[in-house]
Amino acid sequence: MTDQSTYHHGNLKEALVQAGLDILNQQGLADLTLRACALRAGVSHTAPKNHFGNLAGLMSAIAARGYQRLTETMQTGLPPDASRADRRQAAMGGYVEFARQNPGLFELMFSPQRTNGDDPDLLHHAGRCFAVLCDVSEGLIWDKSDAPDAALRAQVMHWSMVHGFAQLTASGKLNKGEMKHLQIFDVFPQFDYKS
Amino acid sequence: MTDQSTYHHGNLKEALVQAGLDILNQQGLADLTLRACALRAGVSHTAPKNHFGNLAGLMSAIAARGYQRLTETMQTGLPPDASRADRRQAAMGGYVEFARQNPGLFELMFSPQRTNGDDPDLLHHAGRCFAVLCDVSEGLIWDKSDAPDAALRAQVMHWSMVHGFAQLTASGKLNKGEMKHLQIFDVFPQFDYKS
DNA sequence: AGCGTATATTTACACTGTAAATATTTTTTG
DNA sequence: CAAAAAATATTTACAGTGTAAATATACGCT
Repeated sequence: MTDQSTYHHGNLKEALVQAGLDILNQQGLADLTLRACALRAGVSHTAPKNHFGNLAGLMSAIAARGYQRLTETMQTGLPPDASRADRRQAAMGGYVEFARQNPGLFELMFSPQRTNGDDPDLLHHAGRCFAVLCDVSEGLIWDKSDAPDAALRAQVMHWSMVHGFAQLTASGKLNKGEMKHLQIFDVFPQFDYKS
Repeated sequence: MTDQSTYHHGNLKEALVQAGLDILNQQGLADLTLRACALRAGVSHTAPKNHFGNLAGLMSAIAARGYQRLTETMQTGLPPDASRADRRQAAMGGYVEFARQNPGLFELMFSPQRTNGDDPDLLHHAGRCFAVLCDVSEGLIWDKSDAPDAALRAQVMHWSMVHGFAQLTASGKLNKGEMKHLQIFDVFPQFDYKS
């Protein structure tokens, strides 16, 4: 059904998301418009409405795909039997590297303005992304208490840390002076672990 | 020179920034347009060009004012002789509360897409904001080493933490389940201090 | 007073997202 | 298999946006 000569595109939903990702890569967030995506997918500028409703719907789908890719990036380059510490290093490094290399997409993913915060697909993939960080933060000793929600607090702390560093880096706030050369592992060394 | 009957506005630069802040408060980031700011300030939609060049210039000025207010928010409600620990608590709490109460402005402030990252005023006020966080992080023991850049790394860690939590909160990523009720002080308890 | 400059307006234009009406294809149904 | 129904895409129209150019008005200075 991917015939090019048909009136119906056949796989327009996917093609539009892909077009959006390409535009983000090659041009930037400023050029990510509904019409530009449609043009790149070879359809009229009102065709996306059938699949995404409106601009925010398309943006949300692109952001959801972004979370999917971020999740993959956090898990690449790992031997199948990697330790949790190694997996955590990979996740943290991948998160920051993703933000650095995809600043437009990263900004879109965390822009409540442009996306629908209640989009089911977006929620799902963002949740899976967070789940990876939760997994690698298991056993982390953050505060020494054994309160029942200690694990949850460690997870939120871990995500906040990594995300904050990633966003400050990607948005250029840390590109001055000596801070420019700081890597995330310089700033966030190994944590203690529970025995 | 704030005469209303004059052809020249008299203080348009300030009026436009104020109009932008009002729009962000009362309507949201989606309605923050050049024309809307001009209308609210009572001038034609091309008047801002003389003072800010283009939309990005106006947005940068509004963002700069945002950093100014954020800095103030981090320092309010403090007795003149407050301890550094109290000042740090105030700064952290103020940062998060600011993001919660001004989500549109906060998103604008950290949006490289909409602002000019090299705007001198923006750089200055963002720097002053960061300086407050650096000040209250003084003496913080983050890693136990005494490497020469230990202080810098603690500062970057501290900003990343606070900013990450603030942005995840303001963007609704932490509004699910038990995380919803987490305050920043639950997640980031007191740090150790150097003797 | 007069001139240069700063500031503001008018007008025009290309681009954006959305809606309504229409056309085409696919799918369902009788 | 034919007809009806639904899904998908197009055309057209429109209000809104930022920007640029030409023009108008006020200010500041000598």
